[in-house]
Amino acid sequence: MEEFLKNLNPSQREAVLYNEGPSLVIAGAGSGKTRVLTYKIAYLLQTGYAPYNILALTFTNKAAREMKERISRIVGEDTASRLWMGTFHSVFLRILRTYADRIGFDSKFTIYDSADSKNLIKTIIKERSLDDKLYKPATVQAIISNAKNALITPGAYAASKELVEADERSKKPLIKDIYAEYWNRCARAGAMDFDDFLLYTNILFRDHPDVRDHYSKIFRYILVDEYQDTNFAQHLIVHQLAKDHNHICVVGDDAQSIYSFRGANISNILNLRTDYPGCRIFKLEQNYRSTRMIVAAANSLIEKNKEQIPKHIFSDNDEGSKVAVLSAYSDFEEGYMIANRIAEMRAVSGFSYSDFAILYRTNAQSRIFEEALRKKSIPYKIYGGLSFYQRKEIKDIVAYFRMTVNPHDEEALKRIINYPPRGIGDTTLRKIGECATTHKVSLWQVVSDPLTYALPVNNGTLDKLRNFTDLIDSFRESAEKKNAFDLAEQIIKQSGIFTEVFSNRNPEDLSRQENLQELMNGVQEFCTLREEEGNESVALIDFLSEISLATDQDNDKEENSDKVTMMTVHASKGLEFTNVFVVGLEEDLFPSAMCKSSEREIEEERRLLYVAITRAEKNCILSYAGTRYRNGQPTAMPPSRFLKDMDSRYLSLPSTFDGGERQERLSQNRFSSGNMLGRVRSRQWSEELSPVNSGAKQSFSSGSEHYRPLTRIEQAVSKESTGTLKQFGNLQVGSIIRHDRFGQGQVIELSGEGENAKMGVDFENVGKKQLLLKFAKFTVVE
DNA sequence: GGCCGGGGCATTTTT
DNA sequence: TGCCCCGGCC
Repeated sequence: MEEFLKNLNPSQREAVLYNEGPSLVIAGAGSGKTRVLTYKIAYLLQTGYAPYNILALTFTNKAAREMKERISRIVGEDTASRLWMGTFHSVFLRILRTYADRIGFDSKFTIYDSADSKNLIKTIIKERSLDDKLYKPATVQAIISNAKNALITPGAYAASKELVEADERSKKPLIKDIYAEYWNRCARAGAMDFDDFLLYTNILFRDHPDVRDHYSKIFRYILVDEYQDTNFAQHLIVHQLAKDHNHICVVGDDAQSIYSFRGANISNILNLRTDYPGCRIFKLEQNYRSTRMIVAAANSLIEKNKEQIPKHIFSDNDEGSKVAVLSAYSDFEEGYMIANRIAEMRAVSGFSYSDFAILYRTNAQSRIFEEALRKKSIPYKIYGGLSFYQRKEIKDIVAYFRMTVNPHDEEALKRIINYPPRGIGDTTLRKIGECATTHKVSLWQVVSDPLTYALPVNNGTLDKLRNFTDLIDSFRESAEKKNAFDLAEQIIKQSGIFTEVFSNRNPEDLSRQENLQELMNGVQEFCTLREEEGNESVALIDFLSEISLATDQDNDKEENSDKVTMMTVHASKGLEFTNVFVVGLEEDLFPSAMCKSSEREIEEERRLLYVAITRAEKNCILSYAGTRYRNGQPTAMPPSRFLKDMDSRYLSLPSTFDGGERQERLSQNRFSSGNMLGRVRSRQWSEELSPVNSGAKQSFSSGSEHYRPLTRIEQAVSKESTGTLKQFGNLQVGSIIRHDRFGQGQVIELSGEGENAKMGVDFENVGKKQLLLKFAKFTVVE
């Protein structure tokens, strides 16, 4: 252990060694936070704590897994596996299953993922014939989720004047009823959503002090990672468990709090001393990850936030180069610019593709980079998007699994009662739903006993329902005797899914077959692994629990090959890359248009950019585009205010950057057949082209974003042109033009007449393109 | 019940 | 622009 402590700097060591009372470790970006946590756990084990007396909570499976691995290396796998280490959700799911009966649930309750819960909310809204333009399922879902994270039950919600009035003001007075109905329906279905894990844990501890005492005694030392991201429900659970002994250490960085829209409350960390009097604070301020320039640039940005714990993040690494800011004319050009830059940096400096990450604010931005990288044959991987278990065919099969474990599961039943088709259509399903609501029972109760609940259907339908319930019952019987894999196999064969999926040979079915196979492999692997570990629970429910909590980030086992990483800034938290591109630094995108109403939200956006910049080890490059396709419309995008927040001493700004006037200047002297952005007078290209001011050229061709010399005119003419040198207005071969989408380029060919007049242009970043003059939106620069 | 086309709509999202 | 949802049609 002594040796390990040598690997720590003084403040890290202090934080590891202090365990007499509550402590807060403020860990700046790249300051060795995980190292402190792992060493601290190792140290606690050495000082006499048994592994099962230590609870270590993280937010992601990935973080939990990484920490477990690192601890294993110090204290051995055997000891490490006995620690209570996992995500909030996985640890408390385990506890909830154990004590489910205390809160009125069966221990085999279903887990509703967010799609399930959204569906149920949608159903409820429809059943009540409410306007789903006003009661948008996603919005209602968010409101309910926030309520749960603040520990507000439907009863408390309806009783809260504040909440009810807020809903009335937004013309949605019935939210409290939807919430109550949603709550009851989940209960009847024996289902919990993710927020329920935390809410019901709180209810369990509140109503059953013996359970709370039990765990409070088991967890003699509690560690929590990323504390700035905890919401009230999580904060309270931790406090309930820790308040008797106060052996708690929380780690976090208020500057990296970026999940407030999920209920994370930064004051949990800012006011920690209120809940834990005498709490000692340790600050880890040395950044080991990034160059000094990157740290300085990031600091100069985050300084602009008012609400934060004072700290001075510094780096002893190389100075490094300034944070480059690239200006692209359009989103399209931004893509090519960055693809070019990656190719160039790789060629010149010998980086591999995996040394690069492109971080963006919204997933929608990824498409354009995908295209650009693909055209340049640069391999990439995208994080985010649909996970394996969210695919339709997988969800269908999993729904059978869920029904087998818990037949009351409403969302699962709705999915499979007519899949594969067995003649139970929407009408019947609607009747079942109404009947269940009237009698306050689950759909399954109605389906399996239609006579008792007087379900108004004919005898044919009754037979069909009987066949369905018999099928499910047979699975449930097998569930008692079979392990997960054998059971899954039976379900797939007997449900008709196998025949359904494997009867066709078109490409779409082929991919469904592969996915089905993949799922079965997953079950198989799960069983083998568990059995090897000597774990007896290889029941289907354990597999279901595991996959409900799994996310896409977890399955990056596949090909760790050399690829550029693309993800949202949110998803990049906790990761690091040699070279980072943060793209789309424009007003209304980053900061997002939805987050501009209050200074608080702007501060969160600023923290988000801080997180993005501090992912970079060697080079950080920021970019913005002047116009961007948004909702199908080309839209003018002024550069982000955050670029001006940063100290320009640490930036290398494009010469065009002056943060405001730029847009104005560009819009002069351009020719456009369409109504671009409403700021340009519409003109036909065939109108006489007016002289172009030369000022614009200077501002475009200089600056650091210039990598590829323009093709020489002579060369272009001899190789590319058809021979006849044409001229349209002042547009001729050799002219430099600026295109709305493709950026700047040189005309290498002109052909056709009138309507069909075309030009070939070699664009700096985008390469060669043929454009119809009739449609092309461009300006002549020279 | 499945397929097509028009209209409405576009954040971030560890579990 | 592209996705999703709904209604109309076969």
